Parts: sequence; structure tokens; C-alpha cells
Amino acid sequence: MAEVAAEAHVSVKTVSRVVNHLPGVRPDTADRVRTVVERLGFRRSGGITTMREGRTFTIGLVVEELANPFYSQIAAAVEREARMRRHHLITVSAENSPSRERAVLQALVARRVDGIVVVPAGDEPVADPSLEASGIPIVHLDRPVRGGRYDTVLSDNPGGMRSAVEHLVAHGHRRLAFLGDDPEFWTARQRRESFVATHASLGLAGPPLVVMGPHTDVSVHHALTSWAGSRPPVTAVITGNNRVTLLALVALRRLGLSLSVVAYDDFELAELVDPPVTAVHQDPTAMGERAAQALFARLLGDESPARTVVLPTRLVVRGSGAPRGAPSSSVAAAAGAVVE
Amino acid sequence: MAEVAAEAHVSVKTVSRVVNHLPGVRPDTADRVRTVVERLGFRRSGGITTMREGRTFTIGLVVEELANPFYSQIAAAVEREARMRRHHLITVSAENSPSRERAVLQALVARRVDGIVVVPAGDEPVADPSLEASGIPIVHLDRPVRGGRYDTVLSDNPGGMRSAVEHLVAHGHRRLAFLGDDPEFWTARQRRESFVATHASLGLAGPPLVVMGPHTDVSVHHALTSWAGSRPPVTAVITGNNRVTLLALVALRRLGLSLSVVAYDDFELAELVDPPVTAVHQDPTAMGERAAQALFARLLGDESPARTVVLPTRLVVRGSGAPRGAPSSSVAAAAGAVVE
DNA sequence: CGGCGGGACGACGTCGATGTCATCGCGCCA
DNA sequence: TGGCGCGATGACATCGACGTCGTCCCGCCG
Repeated sequence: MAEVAAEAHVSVKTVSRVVNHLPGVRPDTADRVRTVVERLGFRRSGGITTMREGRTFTIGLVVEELANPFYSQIAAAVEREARMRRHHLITVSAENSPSRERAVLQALVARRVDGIVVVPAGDEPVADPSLEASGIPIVHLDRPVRGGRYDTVLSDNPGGMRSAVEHLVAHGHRRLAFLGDDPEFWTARQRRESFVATHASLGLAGPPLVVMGPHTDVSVHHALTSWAGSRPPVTAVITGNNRVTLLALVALRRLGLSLSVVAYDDFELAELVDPPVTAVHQDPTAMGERAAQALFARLLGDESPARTVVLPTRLVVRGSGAPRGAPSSSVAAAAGAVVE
Repeated sequence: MAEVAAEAHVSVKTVSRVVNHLPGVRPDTADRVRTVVERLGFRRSGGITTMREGRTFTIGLVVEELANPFYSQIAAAVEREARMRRHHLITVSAENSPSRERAVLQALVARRVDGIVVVPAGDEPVADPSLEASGIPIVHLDRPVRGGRYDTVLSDNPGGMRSAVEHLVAHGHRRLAFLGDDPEFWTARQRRESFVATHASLGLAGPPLVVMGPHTDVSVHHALTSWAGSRPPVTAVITGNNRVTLLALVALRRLGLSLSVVAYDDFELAELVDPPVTAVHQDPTAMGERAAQALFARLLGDESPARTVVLPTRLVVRGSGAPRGAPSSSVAAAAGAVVE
């Protein structure tokens, strides 16, 4: 800038005025400055406004794994909201490790991001004094954190699971199983609990069948074969999230089993699998939008108490919920057992 | 920092030394300072290093659409490479608009990112003097730009398309069609050209059948029905990218057509579609990694001339390439028509 | 013709952290 | 006991841009 000023025989202040379209500069002087600015390819140093204004017009997003479609849809939504407000988005994968998450959050705070949307890795709040002292607004997404001092956007896991179980039961299934992900995940536990509760409230016989992760193709393979071979056999499986769904569908195909499936987490090609997969749709786009909107509300000065929003899920029926494979008589028998 | 210094009865310089683990501070003094730092929750102002070092330890990624799995895999790979090098990643969707891309690049330059990976929206270089004057390293990914002054990482589109065509012909298909995406995309044009060239080089009869996008379900529906009804009928379709693949598979299912399909762009559930979809695998993860590596090489001072890397594709055979649906005699007849 | 008002412009301080160099104080040796 | 050397520490300038306020000059009016 000093260079430009010298070249144009003005002070840096005048250059500043011209660059920022401030009044108080004679047109001919402004022209001269603009010419030099053009010639020297001068640009403001950007990072400097950070210092004075204390804003970086950048927000951070911490997810588990960016390659997972669930999170990439969230990231796309958050980025769009940010872009609409002339902010940039820094996205980081924390790989579901609380220690990594803490490091990542600290790094984002050090970068002076204006706010953070985070899918928490653990249930415990990140006890980082500097993070709290920074006063940077945070929004929790998809999973709550004990204490709940921050805005939180969740999906209605109990409702989603209930709709899945009820759908299967309505189609005559009486022996259902839940193939959940790692119970370390809050969402996995929520879905398990709702599965068990709904199982009981519908008066289904026997203990609820549940196998939690973390899963590999082997563990899924084992769970499915044992369920299919049990007496009476399991006729329908609910998968706990998109990772589990993928493993389960592959295993079912390889094993030649034709259990009914309801997938928790909808996916783009659900319609194309044979049979088309009925799924609980969570709308990660809406989740990302709501989280970003809550964050920007805080950035605009919203000082109200932390809120928790629970977004509804939607059961997308595509056919995989109907009884298949087993002789129709057995289905009829099962259906005959319905109370009421 | 001044606050800490006053509290600890030392100068800001000494605080600086302690915080940065610089030598020349008595252990007891350092302890005292650390205690105060802890108590006041002091953190370096991050953005400030920008001013002196001129580095932000942040790189930018510009893609078309973050929700598209192809790009989200790229983003995940670039983010991982960046994280390994203690850099942050700002990801922006340019929605395939050159003007938006230009604005986005300018914003990233103003943010003083250290480097940029961009999937160019157009063929023409972004003629922005300030961008070039900034001296910020840029790597082009997936699509080249005229002039080619920057490092570029591409996928072997001609080779990928050739492998797809050859695979289908090897399975007896003689009437193939290409359902390409918008020819505004360089990759779409490359694949079209390779389809036509391979079609000719294999001595297939008749003009190559090509319908380019942009596509909607209607346009895809129309193309597929007209191909299926042509004389002799088309027996195999190559889809131009993951967007087109999705539309085509849905349309085929709805129409009840059983054309063979080879998808350009592999996808996670390709194995689960009925029949499993043979696909040209581009490995977006490797593309993102290579691009990031090239960028960081520049950041470390690599001054060599711009290089272009072309990554190989891999045909993942899953069964959808084999003739289907049509009476076996017609396939046999087609197979009988093979020259040699 | 002199004073006054106002537009145009520049000197200087500011932000947060750090490089540079001066200084301070202490112990040791001649 | 005076001087010297060295480790510890601080004062100050610096980076880039902008806010504040003073200054300068010109034209207009009494």
C-alpha cells in the first residue's frame, strides 16, 4: 500500500480511501491512485480486517467423516447457508475421536472463526476453558452433549425408529431385529432404545433382537445368518445407519437371504436396490440448514437461552418392508397373530 | 497479552517467549507466566501470524457441488492431506458457474489462503490479474484449462471410456449408446469423443449413438425409449457420470427395460443394484490426494514447470455389462457378427 | 482585502505478536 | 575491588490497514 502511495504521490491514507470508496478524494486523485493500484496489482491484505473488526467471516464445521454422504450433505447445506451470508466454511473431519475433536476445535478457535457447527464425538462437553472463554458461538448437530449449554439440532430418532417398527409390524412381521451401529454413538443408543420400547409397546413376543456395532462384514454376516436361522425366524431387519445398511444389504445379497429391510438413513439409490429399500429419511440438508441458521442468529446477536430443535423424520416406503421369500402361509400365520 | 504481562509483572515480550517456548526465560518466571496465561485463558490471536509470516495455513478447494459424492470424496481426501500438514481446508461450491468461480477465487485470495485446488468451471483461464499477481499456487483438478500454466490432475477419460466400450463389445454388444452429461463439461466432451473414436476403431456398424445433456428424467426417458425401440435395438448404454447414471437406472427400472449398462463413475451401491452395475472407477480419493500433494509441493518451494498428471481408471466388472433381457438368440446372433 | 468555512489530504496512533537490540544484574576472576 | 561475560529481560520498532484528528489551501463573503 505504501508502494502504491509513493507511486501515486499520495499518502497511504488516501489510497485507503480510494480503495474503500470513501468520500473526500478529488476525482482526478482517485483516478491516479486507481491506475497505480491496477498497475501494481494491489490487493488488501484481507487477514488484517480480522485484527480490527475481530471477524473473519469464516465459520467452522466439524464432522466425523466428510466422505460419508450423510455428512457431506450436511456440509453442503452449511456451506450454502454460509455463502449466502458471505462467509466461508472450514470443514474438518474429527474421525469421531474426542481428543481429535478437541484439538480441531482449539485450532478453529485459534483461527478466530466466527462460529462453529459441530457433530460432537462424545457425550461429554469439550471441557476447554479457552474454547469457552473465546465466546465463539457453537451449535451442536445430530447429537447432544451433556449439560446442553449450546444450541442443538437433532433428528427425531425415537420417532424415526418407531415409524420403522410400526411399518414392519403393519406388514405382518412379528420377529424383527435391529442391527445397530456402535453404541458409543448417541444416535445408535437412541435408536436401540426406541426399537426396544416400540417392540414392547406393540406387544411383540420374545425379547427384542439387537446386535450393536461397530460392525464389519463378518459381524453383520454372523448376525444375519443367526437371525435367519432362529426359531421362529426373523423376517425383518432394521439397519442402524447408512454404514450398517450398506454392509447388511451386501451380506443379504451374498447370503441369498431375503429378509425385509428398513434402512435407517435414506440413501440416493434406495429405489434401485432390489427390492427398493424402505428407509427412514433424516434430511441432513435440513439439519445442516437449521444448524447454520441457529449459528448465524447467534452471530447477529441473539442472546436467548440455548435451544434444542428436533427435526422430524419421514418414512419413505419403497417395498422392502413387505414380507418376502418366506412361504406366504407363514406370513399369513404371522399376520393372524396380530392382536386386535 | 498485555494483560497477562501486567498480571505476571513481566513484559509482553517475555510472555511471547514463554508461550512460544523460546529459550532465555528463567524457569520460575516461565512458571509464573504460564499460571497467569492459564488463569486468564489467554490464546494467541491466530490471525496475527498472518501479518508477519504471510501464511494462513489454510488452503481452498473449489468444487462444483459438495453434495455430489464425487466431489465430497475429493474434498475428504484434500482435507485429510491438509490436516496431515497442519493446514485447514476451506471448501466452496461454485455451482459450475465461471462467474461464481471467479468471485470465489477472489474471495479466497483476499482471505490469503496459501493455495487453491480448483475444479475449473470453464475451459478458459480465470483472467484475473490480482489472482495471478497474488502468486498463490493453484492446482487444477479433473478438468484442464486452456493455457495450462498450473499443475493439473486429470483422470484418463479416453482410457476409461475405451475400457467401457471394449468391455461391452467383448460381451457381444454391437449397438451401444452413450448418454453423456452436458457437453459444457470438458469431461463429458472427452468421454463422448472417446466413445465415438472407440466405436469407430472397433468397426461397429452405423453412426455412434450419442445423446448429451444436461439431462432431466424426461430427456433420459426419451433417449432410452428411442434407443430401445430402434432397429436394430440398442442393447447397451454407457452413462456419462454419476448424475446421469442415477437418472438412467431409475428410468430403466420404471420403463422395465433391461439394457446393459456401464456406468461412468463408480458408486458405492453399484454392487447392490439389480443387476450389479459394471462401472468405470475414477478414484476421486486418489485425485484429491494427488492434487493436494502437488499443491503442498509448491508451497514447499517447488518451482519446476507446471505438470499434468493423468490418473488411470479401472473398470469394475459387476455383471451389468452382459447382455440381458433380449432373447438369447439375438445375443448369439450379435455375437456371431463379431469380426475375426 | 482579510477572515472564515469547508473540502482534500496527511501524520500519527492502534491492533497483537514478534524480531532486534539495549540493558540489567549477578557471579567470577585478575 | 573493578571489570568482564553472560543469561535474563524489556523497550521499541515492525507488519498492513484504517480511524482520528489536525492541517492546508482555496474560494467566498463582508
